[in-house]
Amino acid sequence: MGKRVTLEKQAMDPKPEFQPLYLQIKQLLIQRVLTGEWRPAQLLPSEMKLAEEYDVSQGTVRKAIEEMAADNLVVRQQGKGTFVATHRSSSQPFRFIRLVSDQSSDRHPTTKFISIKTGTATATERERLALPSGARVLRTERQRSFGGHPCIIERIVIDIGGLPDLDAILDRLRPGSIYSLLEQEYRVMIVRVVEELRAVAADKGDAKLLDVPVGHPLLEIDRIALSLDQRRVEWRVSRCDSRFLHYAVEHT
Amino acid sequence: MGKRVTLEKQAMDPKPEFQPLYLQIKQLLIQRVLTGEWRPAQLLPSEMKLAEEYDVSQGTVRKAIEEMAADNLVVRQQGKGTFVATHRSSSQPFRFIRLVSDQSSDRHPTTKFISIKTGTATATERERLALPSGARVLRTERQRSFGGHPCIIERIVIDIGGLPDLDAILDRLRPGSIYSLLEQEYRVMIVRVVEELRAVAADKGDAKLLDVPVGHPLLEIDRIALSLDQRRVEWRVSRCDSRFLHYAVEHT
DNA sequence: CAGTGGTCTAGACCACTTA
DNA sequence: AAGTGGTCTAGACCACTGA
Repeated sequence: MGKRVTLEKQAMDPKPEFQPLYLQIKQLLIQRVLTGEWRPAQLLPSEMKLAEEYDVSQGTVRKAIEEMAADNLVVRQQGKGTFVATHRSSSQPFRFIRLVSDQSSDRHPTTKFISIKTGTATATERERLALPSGARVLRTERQRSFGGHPCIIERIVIDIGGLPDLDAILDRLRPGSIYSLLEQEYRVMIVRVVEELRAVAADKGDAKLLDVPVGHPLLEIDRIALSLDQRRVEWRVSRCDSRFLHYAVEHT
Repeated sequence: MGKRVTLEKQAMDPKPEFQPLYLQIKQLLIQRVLTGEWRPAQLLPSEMKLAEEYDVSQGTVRKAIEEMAADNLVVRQQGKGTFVATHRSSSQPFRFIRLVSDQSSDRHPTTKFISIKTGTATATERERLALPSGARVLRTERQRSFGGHPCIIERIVIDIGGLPDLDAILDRLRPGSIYSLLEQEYRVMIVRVVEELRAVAADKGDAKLLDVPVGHPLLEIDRIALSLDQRRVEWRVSRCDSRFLHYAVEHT
């Protein structure tokens, strides 16, 4: 107890940048997730304990944690406690999965790996992932199918600058588990993805892998995935034969 | 004062469906928007006044209003008050606009109306808008351009069941203003849109209007717009030549 | 200056989980 | 029964707006 962090409270400089106490607390709590003190799925101290520790009221801690919950950073469960969010089984298990089959029967696509290898980032890759020249990346290509019908090709590039033990990565890549793997093995939490969608014509490679004629309209999804510390971790381009699937969004 | 609505507070039935006070207040406040007592852009009574009126504490009213603000239903402004949200100039002015030009220079597309007419809903339209047979709809087709280059065709169907004064609608339809018009003239607030995206091949009609060859890949956006009372108000299908524009989304 | 929403506190009690 | 998050209250003070 008595960590006695120097909080501004409502004193000090009168104007410059007013930062409410609860936001300061929130930042401190996020730090403890970033440093790995609290890992995904781990139980946080109770509101009361945190309030004592930071010498603020329970209500202030509550507001900080409520914002973190709204950011999908923690999950609160009445009677149990507050847990650091995990990519799977968080609030919405399909948070970053927007491609769904037109038949609601087959929920999840199957995945077949076409290639996995590491290399030096190209100019384009460096630009998309904000990497320095000479950076190493992992590239993988996957073919995904709904109901046995191949309909998605994914080309994924991952910044492996900070990730050691590549053999483990290559060995453990499993369908749909990339974000979970990053989270569990490397403590990299993906909290945000930015996507751009376009319609493009299938080239020869697409045509072969998706069993469509060259020129067939494909839905292209260009995604950048960002980690909790705002690093661009993954660049993924998916090309989809959207005759039997679609990309679903809801805006409020 | 003293409206004395019968709130459950924490009494009555012990279990059935526990509904916190602030959620009951929220529903009552939403009702007052739905009935038109509080219209878009209008100033709500202060938290203190509402607290007196419903005989609860200010904190409870605050929590109700905070949720409404999170739902984009009202906008709060420190020092000024709480206002019913309007479609334009609410929190994010481009809430439902996801199509952006690749050149960040030209922000907004220009719009050219191709046709506007009313008619009886087809089977498909009835299905998409959940309408009874014989329902009347307004159909309009628009061509939108970025930088003088036509790149979007929109086919819009609007349920005009509850909307009188059709001449006014036909007369006042202006680019990008449909949701504002519905809000200002008919008190229909669009609060949510559900979209499905696919890639399709341009047919002859598309090809002519977009100046592309038949078979050219187009991004198709199929949208249903829902009003505050959950009615399906609009069905819109947009077909886009996405060579110079894209659909941008961000998921958190 | 008064009035608004925004923050912070302290304390009481409720709903839920676990042991 | 103890411990957690969830609700509700009451009161104080802060930041911002507009007359």
